[in-house]
Amino acid sequence: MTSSTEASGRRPRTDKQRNRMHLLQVAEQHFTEHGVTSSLEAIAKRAGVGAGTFYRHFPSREALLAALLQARAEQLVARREAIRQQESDTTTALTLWLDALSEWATAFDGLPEPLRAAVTEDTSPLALTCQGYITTTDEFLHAARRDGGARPEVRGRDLFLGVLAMSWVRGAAMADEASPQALSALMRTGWAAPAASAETASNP
Amino acid sequence: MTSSTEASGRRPRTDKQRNRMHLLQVAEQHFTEHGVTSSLEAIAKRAGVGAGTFYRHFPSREALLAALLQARAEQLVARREAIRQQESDTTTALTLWLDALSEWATAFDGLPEPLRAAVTEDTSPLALTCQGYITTTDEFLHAARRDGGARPEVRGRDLFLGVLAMSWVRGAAMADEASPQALSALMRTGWAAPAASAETASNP
DNA sequence: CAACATACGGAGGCTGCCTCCGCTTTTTCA
DNA sequence: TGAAAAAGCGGAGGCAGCCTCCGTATGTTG
Repeated sequence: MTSSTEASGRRPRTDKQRNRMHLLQVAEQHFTEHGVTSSLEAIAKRAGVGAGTFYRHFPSREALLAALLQARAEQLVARREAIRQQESDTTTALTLWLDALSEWATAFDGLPEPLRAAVTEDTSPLALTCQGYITTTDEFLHAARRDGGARPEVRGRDLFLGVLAMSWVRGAAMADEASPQALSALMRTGWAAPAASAETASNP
Repeated sequence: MTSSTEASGRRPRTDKQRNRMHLLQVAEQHFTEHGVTSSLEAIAKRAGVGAGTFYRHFPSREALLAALLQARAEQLVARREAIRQQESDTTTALTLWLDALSEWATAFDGLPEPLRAAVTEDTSPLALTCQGYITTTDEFLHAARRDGGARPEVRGRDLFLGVLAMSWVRGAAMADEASPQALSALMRTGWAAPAASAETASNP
């Protein structure tokens, strides 16, 4: 990423790079402690830089988040590869990938919200990231579908949004230990009982 | 509701009641147009009252929302009764109730967020409302379960949160016509293919 | 129609977002 | 090495939104 967007022939100043690194570290810590909606000025202050400096590096909250998620992207890609190579059962692979996505989406408190926004607003710095993961989800999903492990009408985009939704709820369900797991299961199997044949419950 | 919380022997002043009514109408309109996160001062201004008056009537955004949802509560209760009396199939009844809940939760743009918060924060004026609907969901769910239409491990609370989650996503999926429906289906049947007949591919 | 209770208005304090521009630091190159 | 030029920094300040406080206006009561 270093000086990739800038077409200049000059290297970025060292203090600039240092500030950027430091800001990222501090932001990571701050978001971890107070969630992604916490004050950006507080982060700047905590990092010991002025507001101007902060905003020059990260013009928006989304830009900062995108930079923070960049680091985790590598982990997630690694996870994807690990699943692909180690898990031969495609349905299990899809499950593992969705779990990984879920963990990624809950890296910070309140993260699902900007992610959801990014799915539709292609102006967001997070948009590309999300799009990539939707594609990956679609790949896992297609594999599972070929093996009869996933319903044909479900789309990768819907699964991705579903994961975001469940991660979003998780923030509220904290008090209830069972809810997160219950909701994941809900998305996997739904609430309806498996009506093996269409011979629905006509009073046994 | 009129003067129910106040133990005073005096009737509320007429201008107070008038202001309250007017504020509710204006807020309804404003939230419909700009979502629940729009400026409260803007609503006060649009209603032609000072900020102080506004906050005296509705100390918080949640209080205002609770008051607005009060009106819709009657519709929702009516819907509940209608479903109970007209729908003999308990599984269909549950589906209809979840649809009604979903519609209720998307009355305004951004409504799912404060609703989710209310599910856990019992200090919120919306908490009681949510709790009531969770109970109702549980009743429909139990009925469906008795008739074999719902998985035994699913809880009403999870379904309620699931509906909120899907409604929340809907805000992002607007651009994609198919997503809302896809997500509702996802919660009903899950993404996994029915395992029982994994080998028998061709049928009905 | 007092006099009393009640409610109103909006100024003002506070926080957070973001921009702008004078000043400092770094880099370049003679 | 030591200017000049380029790049980056800081934080004051403008703006918007939340919410409170208290002097004033308006209903209500006898």
